[in-house]
Amino acid sequence: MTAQRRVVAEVLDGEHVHLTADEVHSRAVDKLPEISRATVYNTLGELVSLGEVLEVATDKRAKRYDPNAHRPHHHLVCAQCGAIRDVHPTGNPLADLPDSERFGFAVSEVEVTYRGTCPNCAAA
Amino acid sequence: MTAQRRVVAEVLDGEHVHLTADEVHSRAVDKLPEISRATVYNTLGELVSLGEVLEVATDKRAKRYDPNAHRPHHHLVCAQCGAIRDVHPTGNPLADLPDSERFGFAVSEVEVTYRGTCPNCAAA
DNA sequence: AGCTTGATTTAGACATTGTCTACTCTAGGG
DNA sequence: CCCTAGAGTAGACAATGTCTAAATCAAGCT
Repeated sequence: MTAQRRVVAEVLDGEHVHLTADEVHSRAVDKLPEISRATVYNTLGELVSLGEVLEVATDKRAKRYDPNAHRPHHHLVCAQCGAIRDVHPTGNPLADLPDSERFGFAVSEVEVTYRGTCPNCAAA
Repeated sequence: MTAQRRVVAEVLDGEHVHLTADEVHSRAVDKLPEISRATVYNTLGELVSLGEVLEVATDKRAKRYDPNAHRPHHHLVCAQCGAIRDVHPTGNPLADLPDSERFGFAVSEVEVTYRGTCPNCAAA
């Protein structure tokens, strides 16, 4: 555990939002000016492998990193401004996929993304 | 409807798979060598606006284009090789999101992505 | 303390994907 | 035949992510 990794972890802990790698980097630089982009990417990659952080691929260009990896949840995305909220739907989508629709895959995860318009964008 | 647009439409129709923009471009070039990348992107964008084609954001870097836009469906992705299959789960995930979890959003769509290992990768 | 070894970090080049701009081409109206 | 508007083109540019070579650091050994 080096200073750089601690800073990346702190950035993600402090804000429990959904940051892009670049945003993580900017905030890390505020705390440790000499940290490099490559290190941020490396560290994020390690955190993902360790299961501490989730990669979220909404349809935006950049992946986002979600530190709330231990509590399973899904996402609600504003189609206009890209705002993301964590949501906890009822039901178990894994159970909704019959064997006949699995094509021999060993299915291990489901990711559900709801899309819509957030109150802010609806008002504007 | 120009020659270029017809070619893009043909590429997507012929293969009802999930191509990246670059793959669409390569195949379009086979049929019409002078077609440019920009035109492919423009045409794909128009098809998406028209609702003829869906953009699919699995976690891979590139967006994929799914011509099967009229029959609602979701996707099953191999975490190793990236293979994609269309699937039709039972149940309605929209109904599984209670009002208390909508944060004032007007929710209009759900996208469900199952992840796992395909038979090919499991064998290897 | 000084050395060695290996992992970590860095800077920057590179790759991929997508967007934008300025120019060219073509078809149709006058 | 010329003009115009839209479509297409080439290539520059931008954003995101990956890789490499060199510098740095930490830890153990003598």
